[in-house]
This record gives sequence, C-alpha cells and structure tokens, in this order.
Amino acid sequence: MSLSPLVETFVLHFGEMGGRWGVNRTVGQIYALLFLSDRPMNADEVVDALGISRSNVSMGLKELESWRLVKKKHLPRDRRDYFETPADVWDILRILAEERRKREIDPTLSLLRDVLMETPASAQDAFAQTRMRDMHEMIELLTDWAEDVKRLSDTDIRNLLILGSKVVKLLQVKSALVGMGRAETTPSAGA
Amino acid sequence: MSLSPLVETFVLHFGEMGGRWGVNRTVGQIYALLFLSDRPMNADEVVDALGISRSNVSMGLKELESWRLVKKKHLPRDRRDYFETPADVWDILRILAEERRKREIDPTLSLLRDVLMETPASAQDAFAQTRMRDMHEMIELLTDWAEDVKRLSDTDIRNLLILGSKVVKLLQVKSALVGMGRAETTPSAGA
DNA sequence: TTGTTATTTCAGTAATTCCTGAAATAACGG
DNA sequence: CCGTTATTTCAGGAATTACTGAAATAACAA
Repeated sequence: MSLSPLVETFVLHFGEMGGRWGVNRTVGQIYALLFLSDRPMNADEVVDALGISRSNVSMGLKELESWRLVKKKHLPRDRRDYFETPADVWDILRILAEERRKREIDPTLSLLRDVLMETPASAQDAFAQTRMRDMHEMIELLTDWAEDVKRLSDTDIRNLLILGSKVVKLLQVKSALVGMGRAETTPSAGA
Repeated sequence: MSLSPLVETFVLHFGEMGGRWGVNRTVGQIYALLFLSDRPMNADEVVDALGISRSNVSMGLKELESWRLVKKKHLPRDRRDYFETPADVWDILRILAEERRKREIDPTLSLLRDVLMETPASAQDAFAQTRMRDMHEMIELLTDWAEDVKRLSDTDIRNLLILGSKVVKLLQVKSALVGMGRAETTPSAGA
C-alpha cells in the first residue's frame, strides 16, 4: 500500500468500520480510497493502492456500484473502466438512506403489514400484534419523513438540521401554522 | 421452536435481518422474541422457544444488554434472571440511535478531527482533506441534530416528523422566526 | 478473423464468526 | 460448610464469509 499517511489512516479506518456498516473490509477501503481521490481511478490503481487481488477489487467495485456509492466513468482514449464517488456529501447521504431503506427497512415494513392483517389466535398473539403495530407506525413515520426531507436542497436540509428541536416551539405557536396542511390538522395524535 | 406462527414469522425475520443490522441471527431472534413477549422471560424459556443452546442464549442476552436493548428484571420468589425490552418504541429508537452513534459514528468523527489537524503533504492530501472536511461537517450537523431531537417527548418527535419538510416553508417566512435564536441569525450558511 | 487488453466468474482455500458442550464460577438455601 | 440451581466462560468444531488465482468472457484494434 503506497498511500500518503493521511489517506492511509482514513482508508484503514473505513476498512475497520466496514464490518460494522455491513460491508467487508476491502469494500470499505475501496470506497474510502475513491472518496478521497481527486480523480477517477481504474481497478489496477486500486489494486496497487490497497494491495489486494484484482478479482477482489472487481467484486468490491461491483458491490459499491450496487449501492450506488460508486459510478463508472470513462476517460477519452482509455478503454479501461474508471470509478468515482458522488462529489456532494449530501447526495451520498441521500443515496445511503435510500439504499439502506430498501435493504433493511422495507422488507420489515412489508412483513409487519402482512402479519398485522392476520387474526390473532391467542392473547399472546394479540399482544404481539400491538407491539408490531407500534413498531410499524414508528417506522412508517420515519420513512415518510425521510422521503420528504430527501427532496430538499442541501441548504434546506442543513437549515432543517440546524433548526433542530426548535421547530417544536414553532409547532406550539399554532397560529403560525394556520393553513399549512397536515401539521395544522393534528398537532398531537397523528398517523 | 414452539411459537405461534405469528410470532415465529417475526422472530425468523429478525433473525435474517440481524445480519444486515450488525448482530448475528440468534441475537436478532432473541430480541424479537422478547420484544413480542407480554412478560419478561428467563434464559431457559428462550432456549425452549428458539431451540438454541443455553450458552448461546447467555451470550446473546449479554450482547443485547450491552446495546441496552434488553434489561434484567427480577421476579419475586424466583432467583433466575428475567429479561425484557423497553416498552416504548420511541425509547428503543433513542437507545438505538445513541448506541449506533457511539459505535459507528463517534470513532469516525474523532479520526476525522485528528486527520484534519495535520498539515497536508501534497495537493492530493489537501484535496483529501477538503473531502474529509465536508464529511466531518455533515456528520456533526446530523449528530448534533439527533442529540437535540433525542430530548423531545414522544409526541413532540412525532409532530416533528409529521411536519417534515414543511418546516422549510416556515423557515422562509422569516418574520415568524424573529427572536428565536440560531435559526434566525443564519438562515443559509450555518455550521 | 486474430491477438491483445480489460473485466468477470468461480472453485477452492483462507480467515472469520458462530455455536455448542463441558467445565468453571456464582449465588443461594439448608 | 455442602448440595443445588443459575449463569458465564471458553476451547474446539461447524458454518459462513472473504479472498485469491486461474480460467472464461468481453471488448476492442489491427
């Protein structure tokens, strides 16, 4: 691995963290490397930089493409594939949120919906269903919210975050909300 | 596994998902089982319900305790340990957010801070640092926001979510914000 | 075509993670 | 104390996941 110490530190860290984030070490490293690079890289350059096999790089890049965290790019007069990460960190966040939702949340939501349709066969089952109903309601609120926020511009998302829980105070000044749709209709119960 | 079909479906699903969420199958199953149970369970009951070894249950429960997703509870005239999950799904969300932050985010934030202190040794390094700076800024905004929101009541969090991106419209009606601190001072740049 | 370069696939192995049974420890009650 | 019950630890094996090199495929240029 012939990387500057600065880049190497970050790459190794992402490798370690990869495990906790649901990808393997090399996938984490490849992503980190491309993220820090000021130009697209081809597979052989990744091999050189990380000291892993060509085939492993191929598989890693494929996985990162399936996450949409890495995109192919072609350079003129060079028929090799080059790879780069989205430039805007807020885009990366949007992509990550979408993909994780698709893989980790949606299947659960769908299962919850199915199971909540069934008639409980016992008091135990009835209780289990109330728990699942709570979970389902919460997840739906969260994913709908995320869907909503995803459409905002970078600047608007930042403002939303900076405002943070202060919004609640606004909420309580109900007058300010008159005529603003959903929020005004049910400021307490919801769903 | 002698569970009602309803519970079994959910338990098996959580087992499968466990992998994607960073815990192993049995840990996912144990959690799901306790989550759906209308009373605390002891380790042997979990063994019976899931058909896994006593030692595995012991380790699984320990891991879930370390995540604060499961708590010991003692029943009168019974010296065995019983286990239960927090009752309120919003509490569960808070706990999950905190723990994931501690394990997955904070180490990265800390590394980013360190690396951003260093003097870049090349143009490459300088570029890498701008990328890391972007990432650092975004993560900090997100975690500060989460910290802020965590303190809200269930109802307030729900309202916040239901309001969603509509807050942005409020933001743009600057007059409504006069005298509300940070949000009013820098409605665009931030950090 | 044919040769060359780029990429992917995949079977086998290496590495890691998971799970178990057995033994050790702990926490009582008598 | 001693016996009993509850829980944890841990070495070894089972199962899974990651990685590699070699072979297959693809994508060109001549």
